[in-house]
Amino acid sequence: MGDVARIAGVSTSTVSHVINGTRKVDASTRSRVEAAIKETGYRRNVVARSLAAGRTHTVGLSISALTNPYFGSLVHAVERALSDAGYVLIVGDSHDDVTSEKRVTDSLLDRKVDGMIVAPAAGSERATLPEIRRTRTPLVLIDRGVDIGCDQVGPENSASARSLTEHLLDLGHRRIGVVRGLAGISSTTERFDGYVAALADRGIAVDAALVLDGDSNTDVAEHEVRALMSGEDRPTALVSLNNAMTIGALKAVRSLGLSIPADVAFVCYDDFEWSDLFEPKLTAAAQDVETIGATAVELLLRRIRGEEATPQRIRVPTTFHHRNSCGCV
Amino acid sequence: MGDVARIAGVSTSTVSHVINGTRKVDASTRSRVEAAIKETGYRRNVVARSLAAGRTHTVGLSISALTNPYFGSLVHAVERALSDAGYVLIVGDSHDDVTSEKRVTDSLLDRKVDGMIVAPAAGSERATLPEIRRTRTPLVLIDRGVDIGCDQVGPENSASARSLTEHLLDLGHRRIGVVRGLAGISSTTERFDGYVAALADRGIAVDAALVLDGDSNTDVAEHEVRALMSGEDRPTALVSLNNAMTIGALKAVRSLGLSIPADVAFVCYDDFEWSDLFEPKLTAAAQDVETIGATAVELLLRRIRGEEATPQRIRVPTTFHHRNSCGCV
DNA sequence: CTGAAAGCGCTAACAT
DNA sequence: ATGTTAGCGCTTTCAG
Repeated sequence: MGDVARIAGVSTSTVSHVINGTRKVDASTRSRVEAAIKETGYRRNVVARSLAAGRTHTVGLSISALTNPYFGSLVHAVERALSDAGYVLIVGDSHDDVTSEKRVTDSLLDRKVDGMIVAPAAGSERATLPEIRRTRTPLVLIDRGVDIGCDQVGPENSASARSLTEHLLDLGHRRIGVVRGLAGISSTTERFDGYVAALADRGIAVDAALVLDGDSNTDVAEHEVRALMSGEDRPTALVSLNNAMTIGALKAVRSLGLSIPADVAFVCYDDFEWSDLFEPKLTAAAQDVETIGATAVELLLRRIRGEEATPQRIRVPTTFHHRNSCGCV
Repeated sequence: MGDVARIAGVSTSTVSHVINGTRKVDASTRSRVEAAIKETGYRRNVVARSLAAGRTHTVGLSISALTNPYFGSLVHAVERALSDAGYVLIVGDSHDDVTSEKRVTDSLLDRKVDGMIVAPAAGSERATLPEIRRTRTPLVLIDRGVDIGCDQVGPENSASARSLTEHLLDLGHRRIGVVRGLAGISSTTERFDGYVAALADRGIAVDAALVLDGDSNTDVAEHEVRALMSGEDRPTALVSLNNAMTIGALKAVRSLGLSIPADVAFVCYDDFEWSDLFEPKLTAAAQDVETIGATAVELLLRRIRGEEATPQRIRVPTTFHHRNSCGCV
């Protein structure tokens, strides 16, 4: 920067101002500076800039499982929105485990990100979120909710799971199995509540034998569903509460030689990108990942700008995709 | 840091050294410093550290389409390898367009990343790569190759496409259509070369009417394939050269009421994560994305450490998944 | 084994 | 309209 200033015959201050457009500079001065920049091949140093200015124009994202295509789209949506606003994205994968999550968020904090978006792992409300709050770094939670006073955005859960279940009920099913995701996180609880509410509405008691815990792990789900579906008194329909559970359930059903929807009707929360090519085509409640990501960024930028407001929790509606695994028609 | 030093009764220099373990510190001094850190809730400032030390421990990744699940896995693999080595990942999406790519890589350069991994968009060898080289920032190209002297890693293309085609040839097919991806990038060219070589090997001339350009765009591929397959003299088999092409081709075939493999045999380059649930199950050449990502990071870290070596181009083998869309059995 | 101090490259008052 | 200069928070010789 000193070189540029010297060549252009101005001070570094002026160079800084033409680069950032932070104050009026005479057209001729500006062009001399620009010429000098071109001549020297100068590149500004954002690290130094961040240190001097106290802002990094950087946002951190802690995601629980980058492998999951669902989160892949989320990263994409977030990156896009941030980049439009002149921010860059630093990503870290927490592997859905508090220890890794702590490592990721600490690193983000050390790097003085201007804000943070986190898809909390189970238990992070004690291990990692408090420290983030302490540093007063703007924070928005995504995907799963946690009881801590900050902005959150996630998919609508209970009503969606409820309509999925009701659809089965409307078709006459009375013994409906359910495969839950990871215990202890809000999305699992809320979706299950939706299932329970739908049954309650028709005066049907929840049969514990039909409630499976898939732990958000495909293999576990497959195993559980196989056990349930190979029993004598198997349900006539199944509702799966997230995409990993769906994969497991589908594998189990297929391995038992049962057919969907003939032998068992099936509906699920979460859609698949190429579900057109699946067999059977799944009737599902699809999350609007784009909107979730964009909304999270919007809320975050608002906080970064210093806007005060009481924390809000936004639930983005899902879309019901009626296809043929439910056995209608 | 000054506070910590004061409380511990040492200099900031010593604080720095206990934090980084950069020199021997007396046990008692160290514990006093550690206590002071705990007491003040001090967090180091990596921005200042980067400025002073001249290294950011940051690596940039410019990816062409974060939405593509294939790239999602790549990001995951890269993040994992980097994080294991103590680096953080900054991602930018180039949307497969040089202008965006330039924006992304410039921003990465300004942030003084210690190294960069880029999945080049078509045309980046002129627009963006030279500038990266100029700054002498360690660089490794991923996915697609470009003729510039730097490390590169991507999937094996031609032999894989060749065996896919040969498989069809072995089954007796003689009129084999091919759907190519984006023109002008090495993967497209190489895969097509594999197709041509397989035919040439059996003395079959390439029939231009059977060569489709899908532009790496699902809709284009669908349209092209529909046109080809609704003609009188349609091919008896199809080879699709990347996953976007496959989706399009499959939709086209399905919409024409043709069945795979009865009416047309089908093989493709690129696998799908849940292909188990597809119908028909696709015979495909699967990329080893994990290895590609990990290898790229390994090469990059080597350069960052300053190891000299002539640039190498690594091609990670694909895996042939023999399923039923090819019509064997 | 520890401290002093000179930067790292830039921003933003404060001057002029 | 432009220049001067005091930091931003840390690392790292160089001394002791």
